Amino acid sequence: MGDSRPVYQRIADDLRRQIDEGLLAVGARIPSRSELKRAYAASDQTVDRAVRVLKAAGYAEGQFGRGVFVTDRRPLGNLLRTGETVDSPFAARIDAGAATASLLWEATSATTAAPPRIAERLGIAVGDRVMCTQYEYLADRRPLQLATSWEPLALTEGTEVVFPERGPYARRGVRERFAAIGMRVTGATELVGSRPATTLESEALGCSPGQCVTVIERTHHTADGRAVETSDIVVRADRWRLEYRIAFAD
Amino acid sequence: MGDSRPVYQRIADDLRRQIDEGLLAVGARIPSRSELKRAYAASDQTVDRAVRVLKAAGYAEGQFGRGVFVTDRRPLGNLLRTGETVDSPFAARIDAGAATASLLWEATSATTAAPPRIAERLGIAVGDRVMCTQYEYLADRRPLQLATSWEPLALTEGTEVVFPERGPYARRGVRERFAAIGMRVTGATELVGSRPATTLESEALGCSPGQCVTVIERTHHTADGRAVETSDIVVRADRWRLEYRIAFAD
DNA sequence: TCGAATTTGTGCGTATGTATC
DNA sequence: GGATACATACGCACAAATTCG
Repeated sequence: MGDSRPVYQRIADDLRRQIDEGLLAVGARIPSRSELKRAYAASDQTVDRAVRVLKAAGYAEGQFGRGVFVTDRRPLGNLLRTGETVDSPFAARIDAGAATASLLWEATSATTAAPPRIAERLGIAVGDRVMCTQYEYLADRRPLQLATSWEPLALTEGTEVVFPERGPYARRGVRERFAAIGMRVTGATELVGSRPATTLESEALGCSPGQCVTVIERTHHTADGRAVETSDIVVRADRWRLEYRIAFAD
Repeated sequence: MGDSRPVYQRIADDLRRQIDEGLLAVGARIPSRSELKRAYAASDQTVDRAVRVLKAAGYAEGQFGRGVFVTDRRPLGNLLRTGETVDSPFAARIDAGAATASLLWEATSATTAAPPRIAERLGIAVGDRVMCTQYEYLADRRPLQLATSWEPLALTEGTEVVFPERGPYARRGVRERFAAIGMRVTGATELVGSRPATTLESEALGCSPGQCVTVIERTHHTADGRAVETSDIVVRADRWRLEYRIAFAD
């Protein structure tokens, strides 16, 4: 019995195994706290902590007064990130069965001074004026992704594309908008990471705080490597995946 | 004071803010439990839970008997995933300052029956025999990424490339190995998601259980879209990011 | 070298509020 | 109204590791 794992960890692993093996099916109720207490001869706090681990891992969701239920963890769909789709207003085409029904987004823009990290990504000086736009994307009325975009005002000020969500080129995507002022955007670089959601993000995305989110730092650039736009994109990791297609040169 | 957040959440948010604003610098010790108890007039469990939230978010790390310290969350580097690098033994070139010094990996192979999801990804029947290879990659002696790869034995059995890590084409990457048996691998699709690490993964990667990991489902295919290899790749999300470069067709 | 104080990590028992059935 | 269940919170306790006198 050389099991040095803490009790809560053992209970959590055990429950997770039962879910993985289908012993606890999707939608099934996990034994209640009092049941788990008896089954594992552990205290209230300890079994609760075990269940918290499961919930944090996205394996289960609690419902007030009813119970804790095994989550449907099948991805809802993929966000296709290729040359044709990545710069579109929605930042990606959605490859999913049902969710393609209704796609909405809102945006608000404001000019601001470039913070250090953004300045670095855009290759401008800290404090230079930028147009900062907040996006909120909905798929089937449910929040899907958040995005914050920055564009140097040095490039767009005085033109009709200065506001991404207004004017004749509203909602047309980065490539079209910059083409309208004579700049050819030839590519983008995406840095993909992940981390637990902040409190704000979890509220906006409708998931529990601490849930895993996938984060993309996307930077659009011209042929000479100059950045024209950069954005932080946040999506729920439990239901959406990013799809990249890599072609071999040869 | 209309703050409906639970106490532990408020404390965690407050500490996180202090870290973000630099009030608590990287490497600094977070106030101890007894100090936090007094400062926030909360109980033992509650402040501990707040600190657990911080640790789960990668903001801090506990050291037995010493204290809890603010983590250095700067990414160590990027894993470059383009046509030239993505199929290499290391699954990607590493773009980082120091870590390029020593790169090692180990692998063990075994034949097995294809489980449902893998069969689907490879376009074969459930139970068909596959070569399953487990990889462990180290950068600077520290675990960097885990990978599990599956290849249909129907393609490679009887050839000299049947074992990815043995024979004349050992450690040459998917493209070269399949080229050696007359198959041209023309591209790969990567599905990127993220989730908390399992207990096993956290041990192998040297991070705390529940830490966020980025997961790639990579599938190599030929020109006609037939899959020849698929793998699950797991990397620590706190220190490594994936870098994708997207070119616009024009 | 020993021992006391501190600190993390874990665990137990209990209590309260609130939502559901 | 009562039973059940989740979510949060308090007080206490102990083992293990570190620090310091």
